[in-house]
Amino acid sequence: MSKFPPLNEQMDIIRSGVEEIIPEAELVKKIEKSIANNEPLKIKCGCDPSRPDLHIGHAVLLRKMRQFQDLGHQAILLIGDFTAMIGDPTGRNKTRPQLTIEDTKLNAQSYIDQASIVLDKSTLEIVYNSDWLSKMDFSDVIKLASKYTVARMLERDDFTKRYGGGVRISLHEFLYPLAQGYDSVYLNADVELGGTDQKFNLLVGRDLQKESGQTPQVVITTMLLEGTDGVEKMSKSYDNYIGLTDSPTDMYGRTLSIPDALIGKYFEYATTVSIHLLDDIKDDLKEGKSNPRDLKRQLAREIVKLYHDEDAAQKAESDFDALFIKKDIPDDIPEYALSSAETLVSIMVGNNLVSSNGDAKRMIKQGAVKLDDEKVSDLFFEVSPDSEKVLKVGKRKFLRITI
RNA sequence: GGGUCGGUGGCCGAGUGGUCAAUGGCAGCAGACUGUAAAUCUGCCGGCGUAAGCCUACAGUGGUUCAAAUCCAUUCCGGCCCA
Repeated sequence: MSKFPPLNEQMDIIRSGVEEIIPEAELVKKIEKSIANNEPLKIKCGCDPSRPDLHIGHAVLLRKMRQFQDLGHQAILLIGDFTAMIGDPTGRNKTRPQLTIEDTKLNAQSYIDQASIVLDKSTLEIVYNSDWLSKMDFSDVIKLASKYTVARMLERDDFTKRYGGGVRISLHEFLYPLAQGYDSVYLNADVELGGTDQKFNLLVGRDLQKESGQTPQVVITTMLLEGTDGVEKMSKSYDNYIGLTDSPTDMYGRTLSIPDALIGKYFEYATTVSIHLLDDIKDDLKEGKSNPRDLKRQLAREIVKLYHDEDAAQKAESDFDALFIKKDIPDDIPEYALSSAETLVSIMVGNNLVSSNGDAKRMIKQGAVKLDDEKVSDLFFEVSPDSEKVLKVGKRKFLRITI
């Protein structure tokens, strides 16, 4: 008797919410075999620990991984520490300093901690590609490089564009897909998960596995979730992300800021609402049955609930209402103990509410600074330590001045 | 190795001796408005200074000049073409 659910049941779950399964027929075969032999499939998912801030866009992938875990398969989280130490292959951040081994280790741990919010850590296998990649010598690398051609490398969208556009491509960037593909060979992966932007790299893994006489991995790609701006993909560098470790308040607020057009997509990919509820929501949106605001509030609650809990979601909503609809002061704001009279400008700079003296004065001139709800217009206003006051800079920055 | 074009503020990109802290766009911030941290409109958007002004900045260095992002030399980096 197999410990795995039947084929159809597995395929239904795996198919939901993914972009592509390449090729699906191979996956069916692998699952059939897994059931027959009572052996779990090895599901590989790589991560780049140079950017350890996970957001709900990553969670789409992680949740797919979790589904495999729940189906009884072996999830392998591959920490790309070796590649991270060398630098970023996309070349977008040319000047980014190379990470030290210590940084990478710390980041990796942080990544694992955050990923564990979604994944089942008890059965998760965690591997570091430095374990094998750092041991390869130059002849190993040559051997590996000989298995792929320049023309095929240039098929990668990113390379095509840069080559065509006259933007430099460093030679070592060609090694990245190879290294990643070699990881699959080393692990003898059955399936590799990745975002659609990883498709090329994942397919290289298949080719290299074939070369090595392995049954190639099945590639499963998931959609890249747009960020809260509705334009770019979600990413910390665009500051359009909802972080897995964000506070309930931030999660809620950031969710409310997404364009209405994204509501359905977020429900589908960023929450775990049931399929029939999802259909209802999509109908609502299409026919304009409910106010998008209400759906968005529901969405925000769902997301907070997923990473915190129901109470936190309710509280985030009421805090948000208080702050933006009633314009109250939130509960937990930073404090500053004032010991002697100090200029407002200096307090703002000292508490990082603004970036410089000039910035502080600019804020005052623009009428963005309020002390106890009274607009301050005097550039040299001095605060004396006589009573507790609340300083507000702009819409969202608060400081409680205590004595 | 040769030729050629280029390297400008967080990004893209104008500027080719003074009027340049440097047009414009994006991003960011603020104000108004809004169901919203969306959209839109307005303003701001290197640092210090109340200000006048000063300092730092147009890849690096050195030079020409009263004056350089702009001219010259040289170094470094990149694209393209040729070998």
